[in-house]
Amino acid sequence: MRKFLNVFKKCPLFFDVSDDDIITMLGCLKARTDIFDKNYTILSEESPAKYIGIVLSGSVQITQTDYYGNRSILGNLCEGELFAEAFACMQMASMPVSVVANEKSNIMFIDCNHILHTCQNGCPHHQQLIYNLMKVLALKTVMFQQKIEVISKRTTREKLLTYLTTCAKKNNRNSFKIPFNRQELADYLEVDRSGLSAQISKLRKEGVLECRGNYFNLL
Amino acid sequence: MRKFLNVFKKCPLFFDVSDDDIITMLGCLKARTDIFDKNYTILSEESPAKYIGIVLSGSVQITQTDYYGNRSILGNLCEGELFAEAFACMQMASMPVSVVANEKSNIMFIDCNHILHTCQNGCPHHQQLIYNLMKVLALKTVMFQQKIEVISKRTTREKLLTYLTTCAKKNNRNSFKIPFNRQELADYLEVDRSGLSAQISKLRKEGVLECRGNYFNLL
DNA sequence: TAAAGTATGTTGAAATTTCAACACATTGGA
DNA sequence: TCCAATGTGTTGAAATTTCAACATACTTTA
Repeated sequence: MRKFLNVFKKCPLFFDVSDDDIITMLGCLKARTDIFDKNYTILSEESPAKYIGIVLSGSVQITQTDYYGNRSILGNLCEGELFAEAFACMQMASMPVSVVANEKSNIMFIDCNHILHTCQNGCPHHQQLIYNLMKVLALKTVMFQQKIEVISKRTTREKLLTYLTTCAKKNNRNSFKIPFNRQELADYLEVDRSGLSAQISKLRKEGVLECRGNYFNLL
Repeated sequence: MRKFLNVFKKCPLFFDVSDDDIITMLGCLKARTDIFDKNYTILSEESPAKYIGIVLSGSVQITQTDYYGNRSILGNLCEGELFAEAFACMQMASMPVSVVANEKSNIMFIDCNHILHTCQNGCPHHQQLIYNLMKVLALKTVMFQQKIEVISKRTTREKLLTYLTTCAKKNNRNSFKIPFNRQELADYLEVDRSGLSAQISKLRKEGVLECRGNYFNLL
């Protein structure tokens, strides 16, 4: 287990827990690991959600298949990232997504109940673990809320301005860098890239903002 | 405190906790209550998030003011509902929203840290409380995720079909009732009501679905 | 350095949405 | 019973988006 310590250290679930405590706790938590080959389905839609997954090596893809059989990719997770944590906390009877190995991957599973119900051994950092898991969920909730606020706007222009002013607020200043290139920004705003570019040009001409690359300045 | 027991019983934070245990715990948690007059700002944007709020009587509005000073209403909360729980769990330095009393309202505040770090008294149901809070956050995460999946579609038609097929999946059958009237459905999908009505008619003519009121049947 | 690849901006046509206005049905009082 | 209020469906015009295709700048690497 120790060989993955560097991964645990960047996993938000183990934030502020010492190396030794991590190892001890993984025992208490009855964590188990598994290796999956490329394209293997780690968790399938419809299966009950019980375990939180952690990517120890490799990477996985979150996918979803709709009513008509069209598969869409919801995201990619790399080393240290968690999956299924919300579904596991809810004890959902059937997962709404599948998790598939992108490449040969080591995955760790922890029964969510073992995290939520503190063990008999009185692990000193069990509370921290609960605290961390709560933070992960809370952060996700807040991020989703912000995204909904942005993409619920009707036009590309409004979406863009809502996003940019949120950034300005966060940075406490009118000029800032965004963490996206144009295509990524379009994907985040859920709009067409070329239309987005056009709107940025227009806002620039109108004197509403300045922009060079991913650096923006609201006027 | 006992006079609000009927409210606590429908509050998800106290699910599966007995009346007596609720009262005992509220002491341990150092919960405090306050009365706010209509239009009073209970929590203001920019103030640090520390407490989870519970509406004991009356109702509150979640609002947000953008860069240009436009205020928008994000939601209404009634008796038994929680607010600011995600922000408090994250210990956000400044709230991204305000909470305003819609009418004269009794509000209870609980320091989030008191929930997350179990007390010395060994309250038997403290674990249940943590578990419940986690479920609240997890449920919200999942609901937001589903909403994003729906409204990230580009056209009204796609949004509607994505929503309806999700409902069908949940109900395990092709016919079901939705919890919205047309205007509410349009608000949820973030589209124009009349355009939504037009799309429903079109899908009906194409033989894709049947519908009477809020009852739908996918063909 | 040249070539290939990637990121971005521009454009016009087609598709779609929004918006406003109105028709019709249903509901709940007065 | 009648009236007002509410919910829903329809329509056409204006605004906006998407889509495809291409131009231009910047990067990477052979």
